[in-house]
Amino acid sequence: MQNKYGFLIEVASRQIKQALQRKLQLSGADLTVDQWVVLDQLSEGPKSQVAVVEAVYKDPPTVTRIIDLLGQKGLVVRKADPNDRRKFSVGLTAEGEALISQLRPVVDDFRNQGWEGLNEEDYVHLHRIMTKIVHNFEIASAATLMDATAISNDKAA
Amino acid sequence: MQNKYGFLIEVASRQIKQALQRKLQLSGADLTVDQWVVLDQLSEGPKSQVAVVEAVYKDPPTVTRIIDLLGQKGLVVRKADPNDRRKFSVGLTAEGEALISQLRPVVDDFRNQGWEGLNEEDYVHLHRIMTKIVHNFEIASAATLMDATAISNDKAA
DNA sequence: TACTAATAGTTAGTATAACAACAATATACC
DNA sequence: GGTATATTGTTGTTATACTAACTATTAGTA
Repeated sequence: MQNKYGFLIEVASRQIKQALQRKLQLSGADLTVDQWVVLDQLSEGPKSQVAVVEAVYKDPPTVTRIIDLLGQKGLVVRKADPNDRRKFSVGLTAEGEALISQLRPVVDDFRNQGWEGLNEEDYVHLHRIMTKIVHNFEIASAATLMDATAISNDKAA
Repeated sequence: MQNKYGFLIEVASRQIKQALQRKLQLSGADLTVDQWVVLDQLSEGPKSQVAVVEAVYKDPPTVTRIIDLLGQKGLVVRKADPNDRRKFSVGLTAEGEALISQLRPVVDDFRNQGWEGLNEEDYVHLHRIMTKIVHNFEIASAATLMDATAISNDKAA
């Protein structure tokens, strides 16, 4: 029944992250999974940190620190936003672009490997169950995110 | 398709943990979710730390620190194992037992709330998909755990 | 017996998660 | 115009995740 589904989800989540981390290391990248997620987001174009926060669904302090680390590695740069002096526009450097090009196929491989033996219907199940659980806790922002993910996947399909 | 299922799972996992954390705090318990998970495990009886590690699928250092914190709060006690001087036998104190009795209904409520609108078939789907993904990364120990979870749920059903 | 390997647990270092508090700036409203 | 409020981002603190290195003890084996 509903016995410990949270535990199930959490363990799977950690294992998936660990597997991708190993894959990234094997490919020679000095990058954590969370750093990859942020970097990947920025490949759509420069964004403010709030925009990154909403896209990757992490906290502002977490995003600040991840961008700090990505900056130290020379992969991203903060530029002042001319229209709003509170904001930064965070964008990729050439090195950042290059690293993304290098890693994208690695990550795609990873996803294919993890999803092997599962089909589109399974994805629908997974998405529906996750969204339902998150909605059940009335976490408005997360629910929105899950819905947005559904939409983007519809488009991709 | 298999687009970013890992992200989906990770976000849901974090949100579930956060929701339970809030619930624990509302109930007045000074306890993190991870501390609860370990404490709950020990309600089956005293265990060595390795046994806890296997049960909750956390790393030995993490379990060491969680037990340290639970010990500081007077909820558990480490006793020497007479048969193996490397081991401890970690058991609940009376306060630990009392806290578990207090929190168990809170956690049960939480699970019912999160699973509302979903049925047993959904659980089977969820479990199958998670197990499949974990297996696909050939993480033997985690796969074993997922299988064990399936068995325990069979028994519970 | 002596040597080697495995096991149980801890400590150290870095990264992330969540929360609280804060500074700076922008917006809304009177 | 001036004040209250909201937004953007940072800093600080505690807890967890993971890796590596380490101690102590036990088991396996020549």
